[in-house]
Amino acid sequence: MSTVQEFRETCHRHGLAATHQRQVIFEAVMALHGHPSPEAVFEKVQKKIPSISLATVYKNIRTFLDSGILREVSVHHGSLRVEANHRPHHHFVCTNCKTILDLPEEEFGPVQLRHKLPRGFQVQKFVVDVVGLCPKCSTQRKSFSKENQEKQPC
Amino acid sequence: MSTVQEFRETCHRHGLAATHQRQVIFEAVMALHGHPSPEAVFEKVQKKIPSISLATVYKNIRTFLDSGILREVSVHHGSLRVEANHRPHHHFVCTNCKTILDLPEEEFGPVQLRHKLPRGFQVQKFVVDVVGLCPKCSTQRKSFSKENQEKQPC
DNA sequence: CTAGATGCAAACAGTTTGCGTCACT
DNA sequence: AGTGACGCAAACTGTTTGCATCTAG
Repeated sequence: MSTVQEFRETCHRHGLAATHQRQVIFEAVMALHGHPSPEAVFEKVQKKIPSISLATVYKNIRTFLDSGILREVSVHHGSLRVEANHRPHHHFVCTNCKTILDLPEEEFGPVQLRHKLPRGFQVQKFVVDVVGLCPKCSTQRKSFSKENQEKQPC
Repeated sequence: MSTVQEFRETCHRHGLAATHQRQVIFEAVMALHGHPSPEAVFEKVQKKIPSISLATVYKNIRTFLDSGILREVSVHHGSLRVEANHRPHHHFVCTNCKTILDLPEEEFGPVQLRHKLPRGFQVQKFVVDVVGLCPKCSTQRKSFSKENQEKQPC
């Protein structure tokens, strides 16, 4: 998915109009070291399309996320979440209701890197998120059709 | 760290005044299933101290985070980050400059749960964040004294 | 030609800040 | 008594929405 033609096809496959703005927004994401913020994308795109609106960038990023053309880096809900559990642990995160559950570190086998990271990197810890559906959301999925499944908190 | 006395001692150890508000805010975090948002904490605390200000809750949560009394659940920067890399991979996250780097999944040994999760949980994937310092921030730490180390993007 | 995309401004949510008053040590 | 915490309102940042206009299919 790198040439102009490929991107147009990707859009059509997802039922999206292949507009100039979308093309340039997507190229900007690719060019920006891999994990840009919407603001960063906006600034990059502005150089090619000075008249572009920040709202258009947000709308399209959302559209790309919803259709799977782009991914969100963090699996966590946008707002700050805080915890007091000081024992080493990881988290289970429900993709539907965003519920977070602690999983004690002892529940996991050792997490290991096969090779050392390049010189200069200092590893402090491994953080694991087990992503999936919690029991409540899991049963909802079984009993309702896909169309009726609103993503919502339990 | 559960009784009133323990919390007061914790505050004093960190050079913080052990105010009633702090006590109740901390208790609320403990009571709220482990990972509440500031808003949720505020609502809970309001029931005990109707006159409390949302700003006070935010200020104290920040204070608790800075002094290590509480932890932030997500290791990622607050604003949305987006990526186009569709190959399975995990991330390296620099605690200082928040830079994110892709690490191909093949670089990791298998992530495993020693026991199954309780009935009803559906696991979709494991997401690993390797947390530490990138080379730039790593060398900064060596050459400057702790006092001068402002947390800032590279 | 028409559904959907764009651009603008206004609205919103989450979070921080400035400042006068109050309370812990 | 003095430093730091509180409460309030205002400011700010990141994101979404309503609506009129425009454009890809």
